[in-house]
Amino acid sequence: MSNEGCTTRLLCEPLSAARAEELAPVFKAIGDPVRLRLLSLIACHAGGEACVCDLTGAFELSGPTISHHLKVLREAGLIEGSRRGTWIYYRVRPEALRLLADSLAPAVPA
Amino acid sequence: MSNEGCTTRLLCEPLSAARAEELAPVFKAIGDPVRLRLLSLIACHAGGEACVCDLTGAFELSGPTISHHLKVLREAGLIEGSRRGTWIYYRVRPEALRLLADSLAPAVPA
DNA sequence: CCCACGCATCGACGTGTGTCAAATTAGATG
DNA sequence: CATCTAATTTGACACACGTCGATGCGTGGG
Repeated sequence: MSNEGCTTRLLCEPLSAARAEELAPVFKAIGDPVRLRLLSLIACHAGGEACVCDLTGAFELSGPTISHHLKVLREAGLIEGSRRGTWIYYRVRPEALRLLADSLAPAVPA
Repeated sequence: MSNEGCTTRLLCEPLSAARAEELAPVFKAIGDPVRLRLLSLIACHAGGEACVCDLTGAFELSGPTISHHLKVLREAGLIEGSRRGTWIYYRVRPEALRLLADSLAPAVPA
């Protein structure tokens, strides 16, 4: 069982082309300063969620641009949003973040 | 001391713009399937290092393209290379990888 | 019913990125 | 020095990406 979970661990065994194809886009999604901050802002916001109006103020960027970055994060599976009344609240998907952290974790699961 | 190391932890406190600007490029570097596999191949190769000729065979890509991706990884601080005779050997810089993993780690350092 | 507001989508623009072939550098070997 | 091999650099190309203004869509309030 020592190899359990190795297939997604970068340092454990060589990443297959297929794994790389699914993992890379997620890293790519957080490979932008604005999206990295968005993710952090959402994660750290009170209640674990933030509406778009809470986020746009933190950047000197237009609304459409923020919306675009949120879409990229959403399509990468890193966040999810739900509408409540006029506002749309986003929260982090912890599994996705954990998958990333695990893939970078040092070898030898246990 | 409970906040020690928080400034680079995504889930601990909101990432400053400055931190995001230095962290994002590194994630961006591994946000490509080829580079992700290259990093993994180097890390998992016998002796912890691999020469370029060990790597090119794993892809259906031209030499210059592999060389380009290695340069991106190198400039992101993720790998370093040294020449020994005709060959150039690359190895992973563990501190860089640990910095990434830490930034994704769950909140509360200790 | 209509308007105001929050947010997303669309279309366009300049810039960045992945890829290759061709040319170049650096070391080894004759 | 000539030459072969390993790897990088350069130049070119198509395509993807970040950004914005204009437009569209839901929702709640007069």
